Formats: sequence, C-alpha cells, structure tokens
Amino acid sequence: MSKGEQTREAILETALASASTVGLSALSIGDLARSVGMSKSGLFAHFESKENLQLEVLRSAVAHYIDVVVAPALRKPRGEARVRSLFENWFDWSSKSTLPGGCLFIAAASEFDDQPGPIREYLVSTQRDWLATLSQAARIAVEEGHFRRSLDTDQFAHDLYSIILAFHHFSRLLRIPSSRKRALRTFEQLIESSRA
Amino acid sequence: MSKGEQTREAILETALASASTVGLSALSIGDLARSVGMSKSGLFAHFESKENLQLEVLRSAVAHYIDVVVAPALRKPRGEARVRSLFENWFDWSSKSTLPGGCLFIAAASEFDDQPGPIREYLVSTQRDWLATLSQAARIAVEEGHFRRSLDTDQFAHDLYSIILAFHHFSRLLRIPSSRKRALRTFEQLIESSRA
DNA sequence: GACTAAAAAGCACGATCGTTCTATTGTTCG
DNA sequence: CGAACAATAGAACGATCGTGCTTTTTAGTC
Repeated sequence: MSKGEQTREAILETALASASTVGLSALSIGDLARSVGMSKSGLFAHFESKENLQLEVLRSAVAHYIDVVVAPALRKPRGEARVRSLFENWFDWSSKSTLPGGCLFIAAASEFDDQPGPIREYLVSTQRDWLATLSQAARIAVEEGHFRRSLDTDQFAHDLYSIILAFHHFSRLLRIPSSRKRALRTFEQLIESSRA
Repeated sequence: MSKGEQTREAILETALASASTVGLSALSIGDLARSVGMSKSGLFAHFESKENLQLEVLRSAVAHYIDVVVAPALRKPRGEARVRSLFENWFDWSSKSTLPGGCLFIAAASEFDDQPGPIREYLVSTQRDWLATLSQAARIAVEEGHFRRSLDTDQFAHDLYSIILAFHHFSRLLRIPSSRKRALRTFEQLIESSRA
C-alpha cells in the first residue's frame, strides 16, 4: 500500500468516527486535518471536494459493514442460523462498534432524507440492498423449512429493521439500559412468530 | 400581541420548517433572516444565542405537538380510543404535518444523541414525557378492560414508538409508498395482541 | 544516489458563520 | 402630540468554511 492510500485510509478512519458523532455534514476539513495531524490542503488533495469526502466516508463504512456484518453471516448455514447471525452482527455494529456515535447509516439517513444529491442516492441504494439481503435470508429460511411458508419476508425484513431503529433511538438518546434486553426480546418474539 | 412577539413567532415558524429539512444545527441566522426578510442582527436580538434559538424552535415544536397530537387525544374517552387517537395524531404529525422534513424530534434525536448540552437534555426530557404519556394511556386501557392485565405497558409504548420510527425511516429516506400501510397494519396487530 | 512523480504544505481567496456594538426606526402609551 | 422604550438595521469583528493555487518535501524507481 502506497503512502497516499495509507494516509487516505487514516483520514477516512478518523472521519468515520467523527461523522458518527457529529454527523456527516458537520464534518470539517480543517478539524479533520488537525485530528490526523496534517494540513488542510494536504488532506483536501485526497478528495476533490467535501461532498466526495462524505461519499468516501460512507463507502468506507459500507465496506467495513460488509466485512463485519454481512460476510460472516453468509458463512453461516442457510436458514434461521444465518438470519440470527445477520441480526446479531448488525446489533453489535449498531452498539459497540468502532463508531463512537452509533450506526452511521441511521444517522446519515435522517440527516439526508430531505437533501437530494449523490449522498442521498447512495444511502438509498445501500439501504435497498440491505433490506433485500435481509428479505432473502428470510426467504431461504422458509425454503429450509425453518420459517413458515406464509411468512411475508419483506415484512420480516421491515420488522427486523424496526427493532434496530428503536434500539438505536432509545439507547443512544435516552440511554435506557433496558433497550438492549427489549430489542433482543422483541427479536426472539419475531423469530418465534415466524417459525414453521 | 406586541410587534416583537409577532415577528418572533414568524421567525420560529420559518425556523421550524427549515430545521425539519436541513436539521437543527444547520440552521443559519443569516439564511433565516433572509427568509423572513429582516436583518441578521434584528433577528439575532430576539434570541441571545444560536443555541437559544434552537431551543426555542424545539419548544415551539413541542407546543405545537401538544396542540395537535396530545390534547385532542386526551379529550377522547379513556381506553383504547385514546390510545388509537394518540397514535393516529402522532402518525399524521410525522407524515403530513406542517413540517416539510418530517418529525423534527426524530431528526433532532439522532442529530444530538451524542452532543451533550441543553438541547440534548431538553430532547431527553420531552421524549421521556411522551413515552410516559403513551405508557399511561395503555395503563388506562388496561384499567378500562380493553387491554389484557398482563400487558407490559412500557413495552407497549416502546413498540408504538418502533412503528413510528420505522415508518419515518422508510417513508422519508426510501420513499417506499407501502410504508404507511405497513405501519398501520403493524399497529393493528399490536392492538390486537394487547386486547383483553 | 539521481530523477521523477506523488504527496503534503503553505498561502490566499471570497464567503459565511455567530456575535457585539451603535444608530435608527417604529410602536406604545400617557 | 411627544416622550419613553422596544424593535430593527447597519456595520464590523474574528473565526472558520471549502477550495484553488504554487512551492516544497517525500516516496518510489532505474
């Protein structure tokens, strides 16, 4: 890895942590440069614009997400086990991940849901992919006979998402300690009600 | 109402709409002044600081929320009817309310969940109040014999919130038209499973 | 080790930020 | 109507913003 890519990755890592707490649009190139210990212009040269920096931060988060959430789950056996793994990895990502400010995607979603442009578009496409992944995992669980045939797998994906959203909201804003247990309990109920 | 209060309310109204789309921290005093057609300093004089302006915007939103969501529901008969009314008014507020950018509280929650200070504190206290209101409405429904005695009313409030959060997320970011139906369906299921 | 290309720094730009001050206008009330 | 005061405007502040240059430093290659 060349020197350029090396610092570029270091920048993105710092930016990721910062964006998860203060938000993607509150990222400041000056602050970021100070954090990684280099000049504004030196940092800027790695990205042609701030918007591009934000996009790269998101892309980097997606790559990380695939590594720690999606890929390990796909190595689990088809069916309920894989669904469980997807949820658990996702859950861990949303809580004790390297991101100090919680899930960047959820934060970015409510930040950019009304701001048209490439960032919003990228968010939409990745969220669509993720929902499709969840839905397909549920469909496989139906095929494997773990879940009932009448299960609406899109609704299942939607319900899984609800659990994470609520957990994120309550644990991060209200710091309610029971959020975790509540989320896990709701998840078990959802699995139970989906069984064959 | 004096001239001062009059323009102050006009400012807050404009700020409310703006904050719901671009976020509370992206509120700019200069932009705001241009929108309402007055000078920066003239506008600034109404609030001692930007943080105070943000707080006043939130307070104004809470007042509006109580008017159109909470108060009408409290006039409904105790029990399931009131719970339904709370949810429906809340639902309308989150979708077709005067706020063009969706529910300001949800947006502000994920914006400030990692930023300590009076804004976060205010958000936390109002959200706590709202959860308590939901929980109490459910408790009354239990007393009235509409809901089963074994119902965990805190969990009920939590589940109600999940529905709104998911609806907000999917309808605003992904613009999925079925979000509305899905939310309403989930709500009916929740009511059904809570019945005596 | 010299040459070349990549990476970083330095500097400056116009714009906007929140905020403070003073001056001017407008409203309110005796 | 005029006095007292509230409301607004105007101008300026230091700071920071994203971005474009030009120059210097550093890394990679023969």
